[in-house]
Amino acid sequence: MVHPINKQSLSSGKTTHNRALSLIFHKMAECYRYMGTEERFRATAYENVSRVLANMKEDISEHAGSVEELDEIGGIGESIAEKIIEYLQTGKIKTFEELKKKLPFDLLELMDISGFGPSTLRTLHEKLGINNRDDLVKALQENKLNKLKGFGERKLTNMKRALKMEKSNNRMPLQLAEEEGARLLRLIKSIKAVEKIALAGSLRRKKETVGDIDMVLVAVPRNRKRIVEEIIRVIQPQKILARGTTKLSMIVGDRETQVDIRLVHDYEFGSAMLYFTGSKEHNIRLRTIAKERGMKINEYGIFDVKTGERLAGETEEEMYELLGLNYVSPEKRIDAESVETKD
DNA sequence: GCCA
DNA sequence: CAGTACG
DNA sequence: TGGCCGATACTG
Repeated sequence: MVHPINKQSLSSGKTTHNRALSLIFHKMAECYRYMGTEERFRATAYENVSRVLANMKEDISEHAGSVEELDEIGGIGESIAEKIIEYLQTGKIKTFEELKKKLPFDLLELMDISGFGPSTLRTLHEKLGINNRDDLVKALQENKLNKLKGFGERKLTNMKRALKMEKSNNRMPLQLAEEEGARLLRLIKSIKAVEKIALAGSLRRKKETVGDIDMVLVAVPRNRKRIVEEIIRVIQPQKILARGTTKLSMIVGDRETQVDIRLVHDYEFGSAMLYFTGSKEHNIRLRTIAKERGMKINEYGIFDVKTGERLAGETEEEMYELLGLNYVSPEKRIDAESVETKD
């Protein structure tokens, strides 16, 4: 999970408390995730508040007159409200300080890296005594991970690559991503059985920086295996992270850009674009609303929970419509609040 | 952890 | 199957 | 008090 603080929040000078607290709650979320699955919802709650603070325009201190006042903010409840006030008054959060003491705290930052989840980190710590990034780099060089079960060749390769890339954080400026996206589109369109292909993800949302390039490709199932092979042939990725018949994930070019491609039916194009365009928070909000209405959304469509009947999915517009929501343009699909019901 |  | 990742 | 996004997809 990547910490949600972005350039926007970094550039505003008023929100120093928000930034600091957002980071602390993100770290606390990592602590709870590390502690095991029974704490995973607590972890999610902290992660949500971290994101709320990162996206907030005004400084949180403007709302911190009382626990009740903070409680009114979505995602913030009594417990976290108290911690916010504690931080504003003392500069620290006791619970956080205690978590730091009892966990291998330096190790937890690795959770920001793709391939390192709670279970992986616990194994590294408990079986190999790894306490931080340097320990891990050394252990990898000395091939100490090979004996561990669940650490196959592919996982180790991906871990090494992710460790290397994490140093040179390589989000691209939007324009560069657009050029690269166009280049990839051109190459893939040259493949005969590809019926349609489009850019999705943060590139489609026109986010100021883009971390990876996401695409939705339309093709009938019997062509997909061959299409995946063809894509690999024309793109010549440096690495393939995962390949199945509905999904291809790879690292492309000198900049080591991650490219994710999802293969779907033509009638699933809308739902696949909706899913793959995100943002994650927007998707979760839509899926929650659907659930409240007795429906459920995935990348293949909207379904009636009871009958399983497929209700929509060909276009994004019909999906928002069916949910009773105003259509949201990709650029505005930023967070849960960007979803609004029709009047 | 938060929320209905 | 559990773990991890994707939006 | 109980649910928390997904009948996700891929790897080991």
